[in-house]
Amino acid sequence: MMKPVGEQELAVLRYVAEHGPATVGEVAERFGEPQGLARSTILTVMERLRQKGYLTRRKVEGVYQYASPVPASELLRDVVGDFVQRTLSGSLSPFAAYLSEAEDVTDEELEQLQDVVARLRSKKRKE
Amino acid sequence: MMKPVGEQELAVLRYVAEHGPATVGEVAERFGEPQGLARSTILTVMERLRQKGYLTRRKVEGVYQYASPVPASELLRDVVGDFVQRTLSGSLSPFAAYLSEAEDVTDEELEQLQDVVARLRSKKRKE
DNA sequence: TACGCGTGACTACAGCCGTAGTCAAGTCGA
DNA sequence: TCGACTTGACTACGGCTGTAGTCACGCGTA
Repeated sequence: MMKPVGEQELAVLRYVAEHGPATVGEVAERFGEPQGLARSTILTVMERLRQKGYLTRRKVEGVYQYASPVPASELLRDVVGDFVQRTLSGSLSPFAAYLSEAEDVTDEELEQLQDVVARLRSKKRKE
Repeated sequence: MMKPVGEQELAVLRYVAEHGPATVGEVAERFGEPQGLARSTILTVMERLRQKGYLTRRKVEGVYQYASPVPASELLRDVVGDFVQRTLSGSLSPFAAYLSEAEDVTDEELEQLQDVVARLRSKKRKE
């Protein structure tokens, strides 16, 4: 199980995970400011993420560089897993229901899904 | 966009959506008690859900019957949609990544997914 | 050297959510 | 009729999250 992460927290975490190690100043400027968030807000959020173990930091030439120990893709995968478990109680049907109504599935996503399903099927057959 | 619903709240909402109209007493007894939740807790949660518009109630022979205006399947579909939008910013890739690692996909779910993907594909081709 | 600026630690506060106690009113049976 | 039980409204409180102000410190430059 993951320690729960708020929505905003996740947004920040994603930003850091995707945009390499970064200082609070950088995140505040590039991610926070465009959304009208104060620097101290970003700092608070990043520190909370660090408390929860989602970010590490290392002092480099006087200032802290924050980084995510896991790559963004893995992070999001885990977030999805967590959602499926705790919110959907492990059931994938609601997701299928959602998909069948989804409007904006890109070609690429569709292909990914198709691949995954195909792979799951072949794995299944082997069992 | 959906008004946000907490985890416990959703669990209760699901219960009501799945087990027809029910009174607070019934939900407390059949859903709350097994989990050690006090009746007043269930009441509070159900009333909050009502404030948010996720439950309706109607007085029947002295007591209120609560019901979900939308069926459970639809509800969960919306929950997924909301999650995909706000948490994944609309991207389905993390879901695909999760799926490809998922351990416990049942045959039925797999089939649902396959159907959906197939349907999306044929729809796509037509466009 | 004194001031401005970036940085980090701390404090704060409101809203939402999980959880529950309590109280008043109604109901039903002894 | 009186007490037991059910029901519903209200109140409460702690934790988490979103958001931010403030303060002290160090560094570089005028």
